[in-house]
This record gives sequence, C-alpha cells and structure tokens, in this order.
Amino acid sequence: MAYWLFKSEPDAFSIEDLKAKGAAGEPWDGVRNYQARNMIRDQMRIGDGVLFYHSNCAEPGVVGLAEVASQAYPDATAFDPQAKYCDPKSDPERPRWYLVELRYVRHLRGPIPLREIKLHADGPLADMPLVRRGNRLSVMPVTPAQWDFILGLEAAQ
DNA sequence: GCCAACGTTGGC
DNA sequence: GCCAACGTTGGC
Repeated sequence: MAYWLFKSEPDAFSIEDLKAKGAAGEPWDGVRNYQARNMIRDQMRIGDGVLFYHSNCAEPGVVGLAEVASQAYPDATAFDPQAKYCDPKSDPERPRWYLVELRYVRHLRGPIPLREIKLHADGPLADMPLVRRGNRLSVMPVTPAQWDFILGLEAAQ
C-alpha cells in the first residue's frame, strides 16, 4: 500500500465536502498534469492512504486523511464540452486523463500547517515536493516515513 | 492582489 | 528541437 498527498482548494472542495460524501466518496476529476496522471493511472490502488491538503487559502496545510476508493478510470469530464476541464484531445477511445475516487477517513486532530511542515524541510520531510519552492503538483507521492512523521506531528499536537 | 515558479503551446 | 510567450498555481 502506498501513500499520497492530494491538494484541494477549500473554496472549491474542502475536507468537509469530502466528509459529506461519506462512503460514496468523490471522483477526483479535473487533474490535467501528466506527472499526476501517471501516478493516478499507474500507481494508485484501492486502500492507499491520502493526506488531504488545503491549498490557496488562509492557512494551507494537511487537514485530514482520505483513502483511494477506486481503481483509476478515464476522467469523463475531459470529454464534456460543458466541463471546465474539457480537453478536446482526450476522447473515450483514447482517454488522456484519469481519475480515482477518494473517500473521507477522518480529520486530523488539528490542521498541520504548511508553515509547520516547512520546519522539517531540512530533516524528515526534505524530499516532500510540498516543501520545495514553486512546486505545483496537485497530487504527489508520500513515503511511509513521511506519512508516519506527519501523523507523529498530529500526535504531538 | 502580487508575483515567482512552473508546465504547455506554438512559431520557427 | 529550441525557446519565448502565455496561462496557471499557490504562498504570502
């Protein structure tokens, strides 16, 4: 089992929104980045752990846990001319973009702000793309050691 | 709102 | 295949 971090803008879709979806979960559509696509399509498995991260907001940080709730399948919003993230270069015969569904697991005891994560940018979290300047990946891998360390920060709260 | 960093596009 | 221009992301 692997671990991931998913960014989401809380104004658009927050951890509360994911919680409200309950067991049904939420198809994580709209990812239009090849690096992220490859991870989604080739590496994600049902049951993988997800750090749910709020970006582009007053206090960016990890706010909760989710899990990968489906295998990857084509992102149909790419075929939909009405959709915001429509991509004419993707079609059902040869889909270019994929998604997995996410399911809410729990909130963290308290948010772990990016500010705090960065305190460990020279230590246990050095390899997290999150702490590197200018990183824009909306989906990124998390090592078991990083996962444990983050949850350790939560336990210390 | 600003702006640095990045990925993508498209002309050549 | 290069690279400038552009649009987007996302912290601050």
